Amino acid sequence: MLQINYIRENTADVKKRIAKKNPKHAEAIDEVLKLDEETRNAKRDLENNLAEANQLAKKIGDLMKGGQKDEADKIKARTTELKELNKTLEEKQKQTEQQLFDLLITLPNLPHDSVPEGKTPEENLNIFEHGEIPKLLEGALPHWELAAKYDIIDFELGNKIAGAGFPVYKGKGARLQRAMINFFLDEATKAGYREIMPPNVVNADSGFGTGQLPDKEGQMYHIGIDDLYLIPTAEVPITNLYRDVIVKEEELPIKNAGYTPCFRREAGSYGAHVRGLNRLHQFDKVEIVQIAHPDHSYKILDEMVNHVKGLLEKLELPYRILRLCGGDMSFASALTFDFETYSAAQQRWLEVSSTSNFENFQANRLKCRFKNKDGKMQLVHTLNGSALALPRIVATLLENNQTPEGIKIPKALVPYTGFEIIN
RNA sequence: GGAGAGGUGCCUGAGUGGCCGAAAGGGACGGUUUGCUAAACCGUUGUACUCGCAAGGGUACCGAGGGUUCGAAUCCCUCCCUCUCCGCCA
Repeated sequence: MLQINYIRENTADVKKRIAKKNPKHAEAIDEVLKLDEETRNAKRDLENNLAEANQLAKKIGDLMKGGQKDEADKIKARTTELKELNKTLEEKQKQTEQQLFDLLITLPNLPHDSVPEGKTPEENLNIFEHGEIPKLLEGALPHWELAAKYDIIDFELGNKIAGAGFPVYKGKGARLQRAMINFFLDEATKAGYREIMPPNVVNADSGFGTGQLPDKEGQMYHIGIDDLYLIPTAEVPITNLYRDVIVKEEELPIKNAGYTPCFRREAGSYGAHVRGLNRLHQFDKVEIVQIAHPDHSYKILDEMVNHVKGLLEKLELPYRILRLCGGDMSFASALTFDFETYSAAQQRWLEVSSTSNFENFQANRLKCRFKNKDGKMQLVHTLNGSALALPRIVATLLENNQTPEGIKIPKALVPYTGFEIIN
């Protein structure tokens, strides 16, 4: 959530920057300022009256003690009057404040200056490429056919048990999942992250804290009977560990990582783009999350990007990094780098990681702060990145590493899988 | 699912309807002193909003929301959460 003070003091700049995400938001800024003005006026009136009422109440107390009951009763008349007045003022104040809040939470984070202009994924900036695009043999198969051929991932069985988008991993397919999760977690540990195993469901407060609610309400599975949400990413529970927390400045940065299954409804998805592992309702992911000092968050973002690079290079997959344009960025992000691997049989780039700096946008919702050197409370910056999401890595790996003998497992993973080839 | 207890500041914990933003202890921070891995003593130690150049005011907050009252942490109602016991169970 954007800070109202910041909007007030940097109106022109805010309008310009927010328009990069979507021009329609710039208009809302005027409305925000108008509501802010109204709210503060209403609050001032109310507070003046409350101050008077408080004083009178105190006076009445003193008079009563002194036995001057008649005097006290005279003043009481005025307090009764004030009370009536305050009821209306309070209502008005609450109402405008609520309107302001409701509008404020619909506004996305301001993009960083380095975010390119653009509305669609095609306008993302390709900033880095690594690895050779493999030349596959004649008759190379897409991963969903390989999955069937070697009987390692069963989409039909998933359909029967749960529905489309819930695959069943079998034998070496299941083992590969477990291997990758362990590999990613070990790498995160080596990079100084503390391993977290959080709940896989969260309450609405947590969903709000990281910005999924109310923005992505329809994208999360909701358990109505207990009013809980299945997590769409470990980012939600792990970042929310720090909701309503005042951290120590010297503890920053705080580095946590965790593996969880992720659940997404993906309402509205369809077609060839969602075949096989390309888009699932449930998938596995290791997420890295940092709570950072505002002065260092962009350096930390680089560090996280490098961590993800390292993973992809150890897996020997061709990848590229995109700097997302304003229109393709997520609601809460100030700067996002997407990682895509090239899946050779599909001849497509697949997004496997999204690594972002949220600056203080989440922190403002979470109320996660630290006391700075001047003794003032200051919001932290939050960052997170997929390191990594499994399904598309598996898709790329199956397709790119297929040989007539079977599918070769990258060296770095062999100690985890216990086998070198799927055949 | 059944029964009970409770939610107060960084923590523990007290609190008679006005003198309570809140005792006391602990912790943390600053200082004095004696000095060896420490003790004693003194002091400081809420957040948000708001008015003001500032000094300094004001308002709100004792789980949340209502109510009673001139006045509520304190009384009443509703809800939420946590804990304990029983049941069920990995």
